[in-house]
Amino acid sequence: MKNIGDTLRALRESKGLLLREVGAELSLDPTLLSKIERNDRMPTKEQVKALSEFYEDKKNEVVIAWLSDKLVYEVQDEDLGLLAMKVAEKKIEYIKTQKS
Amino acid sequence: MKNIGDTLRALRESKGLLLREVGAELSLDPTLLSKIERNDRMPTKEQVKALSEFYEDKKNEVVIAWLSDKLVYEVQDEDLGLLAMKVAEKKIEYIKTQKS
DNA sequence: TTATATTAGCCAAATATTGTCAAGTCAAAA
DNA sequence: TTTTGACTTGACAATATTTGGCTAATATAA
Repeated sequence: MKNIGDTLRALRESKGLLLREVGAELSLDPTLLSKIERNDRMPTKEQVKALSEFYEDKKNEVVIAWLSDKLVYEVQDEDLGLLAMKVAEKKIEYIKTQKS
Repeated sequence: MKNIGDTLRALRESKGLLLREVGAELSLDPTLLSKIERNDRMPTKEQVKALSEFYEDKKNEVVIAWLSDKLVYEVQDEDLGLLAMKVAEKKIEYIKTQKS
């Protein structure tokens, strides 16, 4: 249940790779990747896609860390945040039944 | 469990008010309010604040409809959306324990 | 010191979101 | 059928937010 930055940093370090190495692989400026790993910048959807594929064995972990971070960010410092999130879950579940 | 637009429209109509009347009260362009009530535009935080106070007896309902809509929007068309939302909930709960 | 890795600050560029206006639809009243 | 009033729509201008990447700063080790 880590945030996206810590998740990415742990993955990179577990492979003993440098920012510039991963950056070169994904055509991502190393200083930008640094910011992402320190939760200073939220990666774009495309960047998450590239990163999750790069760390393929942890694909879902990366995506979920990113999505959940964005959700938390959305309701941070809102008193009703948690309640709204439970409502949002129901809405999504409802939408899913509609689709099938 | 309605979306923000339907919620606002139902509230306005229950009071028999016109778009321009509510608009004038909140210094909100009626055509913009129209878009908001049809879920064509997401209201800003400030607009939600004003609207929720205007419909004071349903304050929380308005805020929750808005927040949950934003959350749903954030993960719509993401396979892992629902899962990520459950993770986000845990993160928020965790953050709350930190604060107290 | 020198070299390498990472972080920080800055700001222009790119994107996304909002606000407004003029024109349009529609239904009911005149 | 013309007019009126409420609302909607589309286009575009105005704003706001986010992003990318450069340069400089910092840190750490050889």
